[in-house]
Amino acid sequence: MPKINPTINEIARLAGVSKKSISRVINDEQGVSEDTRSRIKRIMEEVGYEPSRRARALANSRSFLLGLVYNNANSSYVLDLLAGCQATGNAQGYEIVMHSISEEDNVAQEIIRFMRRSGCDGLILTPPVSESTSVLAALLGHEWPMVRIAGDNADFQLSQIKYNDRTASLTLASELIRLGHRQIAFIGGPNQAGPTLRRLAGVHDALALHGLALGHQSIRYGDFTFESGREMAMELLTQPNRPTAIICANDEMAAGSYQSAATLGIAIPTELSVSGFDDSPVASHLWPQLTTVRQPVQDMAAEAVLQLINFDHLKSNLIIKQYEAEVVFRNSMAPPPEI
Amino acid sequence: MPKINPTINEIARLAGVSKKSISRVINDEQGVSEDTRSRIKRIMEEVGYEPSRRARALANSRSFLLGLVYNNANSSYVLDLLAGCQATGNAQGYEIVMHSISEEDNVAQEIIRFMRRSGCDGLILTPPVSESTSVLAALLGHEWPMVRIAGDNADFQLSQIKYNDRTASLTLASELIRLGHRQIAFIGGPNQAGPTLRRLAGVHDALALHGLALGHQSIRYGDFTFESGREMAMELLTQPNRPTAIICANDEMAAGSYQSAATLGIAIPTELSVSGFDDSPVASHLWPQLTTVRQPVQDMAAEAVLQLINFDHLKSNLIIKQYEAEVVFRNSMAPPPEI
DNA sequence: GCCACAAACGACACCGGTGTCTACCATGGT
DNA sequence: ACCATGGTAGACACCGGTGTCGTTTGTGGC
Repeated sequence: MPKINPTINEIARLAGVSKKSISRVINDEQGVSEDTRSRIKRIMEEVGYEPSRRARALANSRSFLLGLVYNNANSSYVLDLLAGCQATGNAQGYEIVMHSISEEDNVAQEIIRFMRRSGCDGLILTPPVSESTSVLAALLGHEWPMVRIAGDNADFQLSQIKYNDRTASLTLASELIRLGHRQIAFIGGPNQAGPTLRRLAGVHDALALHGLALGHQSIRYGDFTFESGREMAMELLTQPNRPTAIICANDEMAAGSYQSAATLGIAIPTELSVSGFDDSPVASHLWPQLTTVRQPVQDMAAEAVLQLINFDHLKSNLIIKQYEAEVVFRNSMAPPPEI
Repeated sequence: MPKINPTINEIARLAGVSKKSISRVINDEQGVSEDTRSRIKRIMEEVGYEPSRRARALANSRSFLLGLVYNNANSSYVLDLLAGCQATGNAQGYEIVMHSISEEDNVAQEIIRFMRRSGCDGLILTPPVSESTSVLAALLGHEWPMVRIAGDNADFQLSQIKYNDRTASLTLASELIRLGHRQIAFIGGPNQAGPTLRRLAGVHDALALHGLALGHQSIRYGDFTFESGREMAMELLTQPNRPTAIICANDEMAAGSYQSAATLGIAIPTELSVSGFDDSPVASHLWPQLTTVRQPVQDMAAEAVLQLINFDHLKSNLIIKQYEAEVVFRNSMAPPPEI
């Protein structure tokens, strides 16, 4: 029984009013008496009427669609973002259209094509695209509202929703120092990218507070993958003066470090402390469970959606909002072995 | 420079023809001479014209949106599905709207609301919703085309795109038997759910071929989470006659089993063989890397999209397509210890 | 009793495309 | 010279809502 959704005309006929009145009820506009309004509402209820999103989209010049683009390998992070967007968006009548970036180069072009084709009302950029200066530059000045999650470059007149990973990193490193570590290493992502720079800066901050420093032989750059973490940890741990602690810029690379440590027969946490970033599921699945940093992903996503929905084309909409991150202490950190 | 996209009327004016002719060019319909057609195309190119998706949606009574509903904790699986849908969908002018199911009960209601509100042209159901008889029953007979990925219930007049996990399970168990294992255990998901039944059946098949059987004390049911895998493995491994191999119905639970084994000081694979299902990232991150089953997720997603796009409301569209799964042998299986 | 005024509601055009029908023209066969 | 034919193109209604403006009705003040 292909039950067809009635149209506004049907309802108008049933209620014996003009379709404009129905429209007024749908949009909670004034200009309809309480009597008529409740009668119309009852009828809409009875026949299970839902206004056509297509027609509203055309008439309003809005699609009630929000685009979420991503090219992040951390799938749980992406889905967390989506969940946050969805919860907030749906409540306001919006749906979320996902787009994963497939092309290596021409990312901006691909995003522009996506936005034109999908007709989304707004765009949410997520890391690492949101950190890319070239992509941001190419995207700026287009017709749609845009917001970036993370993305540290203040040069752009573009809202950002970020969290304080530098401070989180500082907390992490301070704790290691407190435990007695002096040989601390760092494995970052690509060495020019924002998150890596900020998280490394946090480590530097902590060390500086104690008059310590991070030699360049203690810094390695991977690409946020498990494999790169494994490799970089292998390099660090086979050095003559091997570190007693490794701070990784994400959980995947921390997992890679675990594997290198296992290969080399180095026990965690007694012989090596490790920490990650993101609190992805893998952090709880490692053994021992990984100390990591949890960012308020869903809150940030919700904020992004609200900014887009309330975007005002006439005003400047530059809003920068920073959230605090939470360090989740688990079992991967301990005092260094006695010398 | 908020560059406004021109409308079909603009183009018609510029080309000195009626808008219907533009429409014909857009849709590659006949009825326009080659001359005019190329002239119009050139003009569209010049001004960067993109037909309004909103208007086409209204006129066609199609939104060119496809809904993908999920409530699966395996985020990489979900995003793989999305990637497959997106690649195929985009090529045909469709976009994918994701919806994660939030309510525990009333899943069907939530999906119906989502479909009505989003106005998607079709719906792709993924496991575990696609396996739920009650949800399927409530969803049947609605106005939109629908396809399920996995979902074993043949009672429904509803297309399914599945893969042969029973055979994969048989392969896995046979290999364990070949290696010499006689004490094989199985950790499934919820004990009534399709995937669990099929994968368990595959194990039974393999054992039966060798005149062996699986005692009920060797079967445990978790809920596909890491934690449940850990618990169930702990139960199995602390039995007096503990198994030398555990076949898990997904990778997460296999990871949980790894953790229990580590806790109990049982070495993998020398003292215990483990296998999983799904080939999720965690499978490669475990140490030793996990033998598991890879399903052709992207192909299945692509097939689902094609079925929806080519759906014909007049014909029966019952198509059942089964893919073969690939067993990925890694390092988590070995002969059992000498007795 | 008259006018001013606000509230309630409808008529109608419009958003930007598509489906249907008709008009026009060139061509070819007889 | 005539008509049938097919290819090209435009007019117009329509999809299902919303914006604008005009009309009707009821109310209050004087």
